[in-house]
Amino acid sequence: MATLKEVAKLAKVDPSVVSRVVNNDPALNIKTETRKRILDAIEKMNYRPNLSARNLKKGQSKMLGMIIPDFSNPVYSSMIHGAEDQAAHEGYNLLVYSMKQKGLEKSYSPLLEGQIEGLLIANSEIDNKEILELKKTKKPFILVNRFVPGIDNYVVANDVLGAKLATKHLIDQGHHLIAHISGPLFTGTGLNRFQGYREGLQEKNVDFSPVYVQESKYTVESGYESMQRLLDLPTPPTAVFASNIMICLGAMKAIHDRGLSVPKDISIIGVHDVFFASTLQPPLTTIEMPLYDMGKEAVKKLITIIQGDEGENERGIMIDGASLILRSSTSPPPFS
Amino acid sequence: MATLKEVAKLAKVDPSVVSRVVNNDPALNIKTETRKRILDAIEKMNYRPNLSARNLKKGQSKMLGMIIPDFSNPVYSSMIHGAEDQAAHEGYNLLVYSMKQKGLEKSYSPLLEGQIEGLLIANSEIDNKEILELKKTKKPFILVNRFVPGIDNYVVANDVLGAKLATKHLIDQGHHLIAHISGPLFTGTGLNRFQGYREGLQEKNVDFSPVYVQESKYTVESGYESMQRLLDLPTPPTAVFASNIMICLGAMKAIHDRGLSVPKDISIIGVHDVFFASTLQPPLTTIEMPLYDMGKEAVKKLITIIQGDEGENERGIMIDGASLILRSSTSPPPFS
DNA sequence: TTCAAAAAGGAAAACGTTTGTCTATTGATT
DNA sequence: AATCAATAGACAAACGTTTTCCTTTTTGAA
Repeated sequence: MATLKEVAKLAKVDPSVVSRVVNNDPALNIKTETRKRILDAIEKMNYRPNLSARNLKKGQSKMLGMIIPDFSNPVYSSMIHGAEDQAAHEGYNLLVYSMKQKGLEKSYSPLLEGQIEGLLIANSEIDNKEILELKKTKKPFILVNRFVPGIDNYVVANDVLGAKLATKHLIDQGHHLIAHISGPLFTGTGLNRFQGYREGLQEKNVDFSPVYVQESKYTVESGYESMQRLLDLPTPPTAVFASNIMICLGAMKAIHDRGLSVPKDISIIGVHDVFFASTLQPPLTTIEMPLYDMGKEAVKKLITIIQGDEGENERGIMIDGASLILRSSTSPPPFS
Repeated sequence: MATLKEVAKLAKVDPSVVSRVVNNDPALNIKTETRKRILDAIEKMNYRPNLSARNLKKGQSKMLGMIIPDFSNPVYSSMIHGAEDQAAHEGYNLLVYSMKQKGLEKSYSPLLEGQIEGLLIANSEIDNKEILELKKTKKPFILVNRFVPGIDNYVVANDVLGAKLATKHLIDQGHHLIAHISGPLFTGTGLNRFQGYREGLQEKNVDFSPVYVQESKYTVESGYESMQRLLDLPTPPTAVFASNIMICLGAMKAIHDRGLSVPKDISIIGVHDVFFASTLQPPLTTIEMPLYDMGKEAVKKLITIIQGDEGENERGIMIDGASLILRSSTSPPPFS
C-alpha cells in the first residue's frame, strides 16, 4: 500500500502537507495548485491512510465496543442497529461481541488495549462485581438496559410504564385473572416490569395474587415451563403478561400444546415488538420498547463520556416511549 | 495508561526485553528472575499493550470485517455466530457492519485502511460490479452464501440439495400441486433453490408448471404478496416451498388471512431453521442450512488467504449438510 | 585458569501518521 | 524600495510497539 511519504514524493511536497490535505486541516493554508497536485498523486497511487498509524499518533481508535449475550436474540438487533447508526453518524465503528465465547475479562480487553474507546454493555449475564471492577479502570463504558448500584452511566427504558400499559390493557379487556411471567427478578428489567404489573393492577383495583407470578429466564424454554405451571393452577389465568418476547413465544407454545387457543381461551401480551410479532398466528399484541433509541442514546452518551464533556456527573438516562402495539393475541376473556 | 517504556523503567530493564516477555518470544532467553520482575512491574502498573502501536509495527490488525444486510435478519445470526467463533479461535476480532447505513465504498474502506485484514461479504445487495472492483485491490475477501462469476473465494451451502429435500418431502406427503416462492432469481441462492425444486419434481415425476413459481424478494412483505397471487390461481397449490424463512413467514400470514389453515388446507415448508420456527403455530417444517458452519468455514478460508497459504488458487467451498427438520406445517393434502 | 559458546539483555531503527515550530516566499503598505 | 504580515510549505519529533543486530555476562568444558 502506498504511504504518505510516497504520495509526498510523487507530489514533490512534504509528507506533512499531504497529511494536512488528507485531513482537511483548517489551520494551514495550501495553494489550490499544490492541493490539486497532491490529490492527483493520492488518486494515482490509490493512497489510503493507515488507521493504525493514525490511531497510534492520535491516541484514539474511533471504535466502540458492544457486548451482547447472543446475536440470535432479536431483542438486541434493534439496539445494535441504533447504536451502529449513531456511531457511524459520529464517525465511529462499532465492534459487537457476543458473550458466548469469551469471559468479560476478554471482552473488555479491547478497551484496555485501546482497540475500542468505549464499551456498551447490553448484557445481563455479567456480574455486578465485574462491572464495578471495570469501573476502577476509569475507562468509558455505559450500561444499556441494565442497572447496577453505584454506576451512573446507564441508559434504560421505562419498563415500569411498559408493564403498566400491558397490564392495564388486559384489565381494560375485562380480565381479572392476569398472570405475569416475569424475567429474572435480580435484573432491573425483570424487577421493573414486575413492579409495573403490580402498579397496573393496583391502579385498576384488581387484586394481586402471588400465585399468578412466575419468575422465568428470558428464554423460550423457560417461558414454556412457566406457562405450564400457570395452566396447572386450580384457577388458571385468563390472560398473561409476558415480560419478554422469548418468554412470550414459549408461553404461547405451552398454551397451544394444551389444546387451548389464543386469544379465545387465554389472552397474551409480551414485551418487545420484534419483526415477526405481526406474522405470528395470532398476530401478537406487544409492548414496543424504544430499543433503537436506547442504542442510539447509549452511544451518544458514551461518546460524550469519551470526550470528557462532563457526562460523568450526569445521572443515567431513561428513554421514554414504551407503547402498546395492538394486535390479536388479546381479547375479552371467555364468559364475560 | 502505562507503556512498555514505563514498565521497563520500573523493572530496570530494556523495553525490548519487556516486549519479549509480553509476547513470550521463544527466540530469546530471559532469566526467570528478571522475567518475574517484569511480570510484577506489568501487574503493578496494570500494563496493557497498545494495539494500535503493535498493529502498526506488525502491519496487521487481527481484525476481520463482515458485511450483512441487516442485523435483525435472523438468517445471518447463525452465520455471524459461526464466523465470530472461528475468528476468536484464530485470534481475530470480527467487525460486523450492516449495509443499511453505508455504501460498499464505506464498507470496504476499513479493509483499504488496514483496520481489518479481510472481509466477509454476506450480502446479496452488493452489485457484482462492485465486488469485481474490490477484487482489483487484491485485498483478501470472501463471499458467503453468494456466487459472483469470476470470483473463486466463496463459501456456499448446498442449496440445490436443500430445495430438493423440501420438494421431495412435499411429494412424499402426497402433494402434486406444489408451488415455489423463489428468492430473487439473480441471486445464487434463489437460482439454486429453484433448480433444486425443479429437480425434485422431476426425480419424482411430478409435472413442473411455471404458474406455480413466484419470484419474490427475501422479505416478509414480498412473501405475503407472492402467496396471495398463488392463492388467486384458478387451481391453487396444496403445498408451498418457500425459498427463505422471511418469505415463509409472509406466506403463512397470507394463508391465514384468507381464512385457510396450515397444514390442513395448505402445507408449507421453508428454508432456514431459525430459532422461532419451532414456536410458531403450527411449528414449521423447515430445511436447515449449515449457516453456522458457513460462517466458520468462511473465516477459516479467509484467514488462509490472508496468510497467503495458497488458498488463492483453491476453488470455492460448498458446505454440505442441508437437512429436513420435520414439524407440523406439512401434511398430506386435503382429499387425497 | 582459559576460552569459546551460549545466554541474557541493550541499542536503535522502523512502522505511517500528526502536529508544533520554523523558514521562505509572497503580497500589501508605506 | 523597504518593511511587515500573511501565506505556503518544510522539518522533525513523537505516538508505543517490535525486531534485528549488538554487547556484555555467564557457563562449563578443557
